[in-house]
Amino acid sequence: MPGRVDHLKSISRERRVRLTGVSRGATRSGKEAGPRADTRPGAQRAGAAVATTIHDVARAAGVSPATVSRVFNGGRVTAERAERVRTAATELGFAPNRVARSLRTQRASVIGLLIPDIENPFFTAMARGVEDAAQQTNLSVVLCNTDEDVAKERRYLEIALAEQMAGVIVAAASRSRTDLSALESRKMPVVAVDRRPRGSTVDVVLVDNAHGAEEATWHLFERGYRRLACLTGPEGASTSEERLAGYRTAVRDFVRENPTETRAAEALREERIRYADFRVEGGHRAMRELLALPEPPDAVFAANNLMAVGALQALAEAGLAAPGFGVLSFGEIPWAPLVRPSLSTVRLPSYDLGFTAATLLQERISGGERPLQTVVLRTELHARESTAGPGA
Amino acid sequence: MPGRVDHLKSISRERRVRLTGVSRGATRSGKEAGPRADTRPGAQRAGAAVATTIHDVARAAGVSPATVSRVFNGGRVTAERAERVRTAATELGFAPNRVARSLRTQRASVIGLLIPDIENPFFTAMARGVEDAAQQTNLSVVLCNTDEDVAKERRYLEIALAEQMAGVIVAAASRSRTDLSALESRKMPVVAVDRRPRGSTVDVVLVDNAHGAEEATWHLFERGYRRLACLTGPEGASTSEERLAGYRTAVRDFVRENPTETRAAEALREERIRYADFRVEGGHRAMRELLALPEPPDAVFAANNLMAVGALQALAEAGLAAPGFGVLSFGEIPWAPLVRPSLSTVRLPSYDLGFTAATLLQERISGGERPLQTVVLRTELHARESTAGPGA
DNA sequence: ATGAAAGCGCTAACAA
DNA sequence: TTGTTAGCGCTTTCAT
Repeated sequence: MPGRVDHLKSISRERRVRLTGVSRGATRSGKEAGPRADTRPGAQRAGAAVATTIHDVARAAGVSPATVSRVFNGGRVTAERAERVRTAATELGFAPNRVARSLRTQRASVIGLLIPDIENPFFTAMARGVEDAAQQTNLSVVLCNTDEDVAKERRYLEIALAEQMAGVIVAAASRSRTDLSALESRKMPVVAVDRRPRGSTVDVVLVDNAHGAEEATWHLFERGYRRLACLTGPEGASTSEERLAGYRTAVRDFVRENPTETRAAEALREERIRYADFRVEGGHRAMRELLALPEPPDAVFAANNLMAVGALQALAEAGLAAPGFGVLSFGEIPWAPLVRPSLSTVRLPSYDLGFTAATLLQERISGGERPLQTVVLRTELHARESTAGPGA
Repeated sequence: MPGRVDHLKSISRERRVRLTGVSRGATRSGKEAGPRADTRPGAQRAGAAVATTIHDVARAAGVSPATVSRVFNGGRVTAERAERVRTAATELGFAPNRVARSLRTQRASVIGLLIPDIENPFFTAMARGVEDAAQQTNLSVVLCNTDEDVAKERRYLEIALAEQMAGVIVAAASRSRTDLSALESRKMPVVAVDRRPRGSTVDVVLVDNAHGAEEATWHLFERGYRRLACLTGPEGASTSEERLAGYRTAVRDFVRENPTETRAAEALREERIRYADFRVEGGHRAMRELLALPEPPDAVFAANNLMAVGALQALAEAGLAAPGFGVLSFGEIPWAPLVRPSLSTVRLPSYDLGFTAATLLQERISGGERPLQTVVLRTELHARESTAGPGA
């Protein structure tokens, strides 16, 4: 039976495919009659991967496919056979096909992480947190960059669903237009992070933006600045609004507690509050507008790191510099200590945001039926030179 | 037959599963005898996704599953039926199960991108390039952060293989220890980027490190610095070695062309060349050592951006500043213009690296049988204030 | 143009 | 403990 011997040794798909009709027919009892139609997938495409299957290993080790499966999944197999299977597997370079496994078990060991801007250090730090947490349960993380684009985000959400991922962590591209309903109706575990998508019932992990902004603004007053301005993000973005709210709260509190500081309240005026786009260029433009006011401010609270960078540029161009002009950034910048003068910042718990989100997600994946949760993490004020005070 | 009517309307897996034995038995001819063993996957796990299948849609639209498949894959179907299928699909919220499709067709529409450090702007820019190129062929990109860790990298490579991804782009965690042979033997399309893994036969896209470093070093001489030092990466890393080689070439050339500059050759001395780890902290330490030399240098060529940042810190601590002390960074820093004095850099073609790699990969995936290719992309010198010259 | 049926590689229920 | 078998959801051939 030379054909059969040849087949026993075959590893590559090319050869197996040609022989399948024979081998399967010979192996499976009760199906001697050839198949009515040949429905095998087409011939091996160029550039496609070729894999050894559980059947190849079984044959090589002289056991059944089920036994091979058990060896790889912690089933009960005698040591001797298990060993034989493992050797055969190594020899043939076998790795279980996760696609088949997922299809069969209806679950995957991959979670998706959707972030709006892969070049923003805030999100990359978050990604590390997610990864570290996921590692503990042997889940792998795949990162998808949605680029603040709701359409791109939708595509990735569809992929997550279609790929049957174990769950998804999403930093929404838009609070109102990000739509998680498809995932929810399919009962895919989801955790929203940094931004709470409107109208969705998922666990959420947030930054305490309002409190952080309040603390930051208060710090500017304490250091002696009196004519504050605020550079916030796009109107409608929750982070923008919350940070602005914190700014306002601090101003109001300061005015109430210091009735003699009559001009402090001007920080609430419309012209002192600029909505920009969370990007360097936007911060730059908005800062220029602030400086062009008849009564320009003496300090600025920038609601994110990139806009703070833009603001610094505008200041430098205008011949102004911190700390004479106070600058405080909401969100760390990696080389903050290098910028001269060094930049005071509100440090966001980006890593912990990711870590917490992944932990929640894993609870959901493993079937925790607890009620929906919202976790809010605190920020940390790092006062550096740029807010040393107008006289410093 | 009320049970059957009920079943026709059923959408959710929970209900279908319970009825499967009946429905399948009734639907499939010649299998009236009940199955010998019930081997259906276990009941719906908590926290797992629930999906509508092609069968649900088929039933709802009154067609066969094959027709539904054809509607979603551009097969020939009459307009009227196609329309019916599409409505039913939308109504049921159907999305094709990619896992099943992959299993059947033996190919996926996802490519993996493995990068060693997601927090390094160089790699994130590269990722964008990959994404933009992939978009053109409707491939999705999933990012895996290997964290410069060969073990982690191996895990992700196994996943790529096991998940039957269409291909992989890998910026190797180690030149010598990264092992692509498993992918190669399975004929999975692979493109290496930024670093050429030893002993693997794959397409490679590289930066012209030697040339860029040579140009940068030459620039330092031209600006009047004479006592150069080099801060390079880990020994054995190809990028480190190539950049160092470029540095050496430039020094030798300069010495040859300027025989009177007797001290320039000292730039080749062992104590002027420091191997660090491509990280901020390593650059910082190495720079301190350089400054502690009996005859310290007057300019430094840092072989990557993070080490340049560390070097700047060390300089500041020592009361030194550019351009009196020349600093040139191989690799852009996002806020380079903000750092005072602004930092001269060699801009790496990171985006194009990714774009090119993805383009090559797609050719391989679609079956291009062309010979192996190595593409080398050029750098660009951006002279700014930090290399204005020792007297500037 | 349409449907029936087989099978991608795996896991799990059951029988032995 | 081991093997047999069905089937996860899809695509694709063949027959109609």
